Amino acid sequence: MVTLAEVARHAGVSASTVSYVLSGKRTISAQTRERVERSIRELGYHPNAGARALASSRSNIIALMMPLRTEMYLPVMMEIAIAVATTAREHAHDVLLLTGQEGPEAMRRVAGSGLADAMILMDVELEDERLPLVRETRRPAVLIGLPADTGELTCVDLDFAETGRQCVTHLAGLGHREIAMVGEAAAVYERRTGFAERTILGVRERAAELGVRVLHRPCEGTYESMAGTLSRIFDERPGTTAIIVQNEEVIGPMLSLLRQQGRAVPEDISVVAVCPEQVATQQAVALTSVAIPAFEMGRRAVELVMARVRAEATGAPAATHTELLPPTLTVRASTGPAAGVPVANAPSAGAR
Amino acid sequence: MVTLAEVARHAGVSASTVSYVLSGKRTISAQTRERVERSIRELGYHPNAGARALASSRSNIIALMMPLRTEMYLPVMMEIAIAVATTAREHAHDVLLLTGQEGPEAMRRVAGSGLADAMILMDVELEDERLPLVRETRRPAVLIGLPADTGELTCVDLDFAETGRQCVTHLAGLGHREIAMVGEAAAVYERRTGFAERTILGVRERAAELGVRVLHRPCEGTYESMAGTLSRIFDERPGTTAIIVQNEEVIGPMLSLLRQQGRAVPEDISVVAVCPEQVATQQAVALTSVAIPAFEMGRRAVELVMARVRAEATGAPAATHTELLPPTLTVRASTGPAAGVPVANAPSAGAR
DNA sequence: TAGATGTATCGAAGCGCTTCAACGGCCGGG
DNA sequence: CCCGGCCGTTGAAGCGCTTCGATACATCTA
Repeated sequence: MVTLAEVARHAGVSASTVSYVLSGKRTISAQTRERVERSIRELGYHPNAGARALASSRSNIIALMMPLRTEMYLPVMMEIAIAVATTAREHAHDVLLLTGQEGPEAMRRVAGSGLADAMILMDVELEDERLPLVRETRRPAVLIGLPADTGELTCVDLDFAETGRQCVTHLAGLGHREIAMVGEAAAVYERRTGFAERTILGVRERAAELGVRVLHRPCEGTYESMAGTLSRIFDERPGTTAIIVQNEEVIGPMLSLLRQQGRAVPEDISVVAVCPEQVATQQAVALTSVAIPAFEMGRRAVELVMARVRAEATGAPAATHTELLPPTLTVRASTGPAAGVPVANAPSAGAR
Repeated sequence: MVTLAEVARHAGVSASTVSYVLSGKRTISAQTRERVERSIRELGYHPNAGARALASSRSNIIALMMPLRTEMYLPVMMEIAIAVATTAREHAHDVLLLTGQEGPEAMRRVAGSGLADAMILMDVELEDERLPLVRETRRPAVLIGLPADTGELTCVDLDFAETGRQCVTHLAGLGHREIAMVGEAAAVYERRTGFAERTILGVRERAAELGVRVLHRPCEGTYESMAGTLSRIFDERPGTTAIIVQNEEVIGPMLSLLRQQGRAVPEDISVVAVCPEQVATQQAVALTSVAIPAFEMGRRAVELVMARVRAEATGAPAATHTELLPPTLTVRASTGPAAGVPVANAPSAGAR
């Protein structure tokens, strides 16, 4: 393995000069720089990560802590992970993948050993057991998801409350007065994962403002569960004319069931989904939806955490804050005027 | 940050003794060991990763290189990644997440810098551009997927050829003589990803042996594509009585479409899927399927790569080899006797 | 022209750990 | 009773890099 010393010898300069060429922390004459860079290329030199970490006490690694829950929708997690890894590389950092398996103890280990300079936590619950550790280890950290108390923390998430509001606004604008919401699995609510709660909160809030009735039902990720949920909804509220879904896994089954029951979308039932763009567009009926900007969330998390790492290095007072990405509702083919509403409320028009 | 030296002072021993307690590479009296361990606990000591890597030239990190292709089925990738991370921890290693973004150059960087001790490559193509680098950097590496030439390489994968054979055997046993295979997106075949090719090879081979006709059609991941594929299949081969699907994304749409067309599963059409267990069981009709053992693949990859790391440390001659996991076909509700075949071939019986 | 300033480079001191050679004490065998 | 061997422990030498003065020289100012 080529070392910095060998590069220095080859270029006829001292080791420190090579180091400064690499880091750019001191001015180096163009001539010397070029000579060193050529030597680096010719010898195929790669700085040793361990030595660098030891000397600089910076590992250039960001830890990404994933949940291990099976109820979470894996594609979104995956997309966030890919976004994190990709964006991290743009900041000359690598990503260490931590699973929930090891428990919160993993955070102590990684922070304590200096393995990672910073952490990004996914799937944060309202009362997350990792929060005390985040506050305790004074390393830069960013949460993807919103805990109950965001004091001293930096968080990124989609604005799910606003997402819920927009869904209701859109449907109410089309004349719907009885809306059902098919939510995540019951376990998600029990665990008090913020996003699910915030969505239904937003839905209820706007529904109250606009005089719309809402029925909320959680739903597991199976076909049977969806079938049961659907029949219960129409049993309890036969007048339901629109459904908001926030459970990617059962969107397909739901559309399939509605068709079987002879309920046309959007003529008899309007459907708004909260799901990744890809899921919305790949259904039999293109769904009006609010996209989950997974990539953007991962990217922003890295940018925020890198800002904090930089701030820490310069001793600046890293401001903590919460960043809620604004949701965007895209109208597609699955929503239309409520059955029995005068045609004046044209489907193409926006909110009333 | 607590250092080893501080632990040594606190325990009243030398630094090397603490190190040996940690590594177990020399005999330490029970008494001393306990004293040291208590100090470690009391001080909350975590060995510094960089220093350790520098001194031992082992980082205890495995790099996991993911593809960046959107056509790949993300949940499977994700499950493999989780399996890798989990298993790696059991071997006291961490996982570095590399995306295809950076290109094969990432391998050189990671190997050259000593950031990772070993690599696991996912989504390997038949003629993968990363293969030369794997052979060149003499670091332990394991591929998930099978390239055309496995010389000098260690690979893990499901035995897709056998998977294809088993699907045909099962269907032929039920009396089916005209089978259609709905495959992955055309791009997957163009890229020459091994698993898709090997499956259809296995299908064709067994079909030829058993005198079954096979029609193979790739299919994109959308509802429309599935609709088109299905109608083309029944146009060209109206006598088709069974379908093998190897494209997780469109399984839902396919079942939905079949129902719409009035084709009952399994009475009119039998369906065998090659997909994760979860996908097979969550459909409206539980699918007879060959599971994709994603977790097992990730786990085996780590075990093989760790064996090679250990072998390298002891100077043993690490044998390279290919490990094909045996597929298992699970009969569920989606396959039955071919229409028009005497009842003697009961659906519950295995292959004839 | 002496002194002040600035620029480009170098030398050396670590960073925290692993590991090797060496050492002292204890044992049993001759 | 002495010696060889073993066990448990230690000191010291790095691992390859960063970074802090210090140095040497060129440039500017009064």
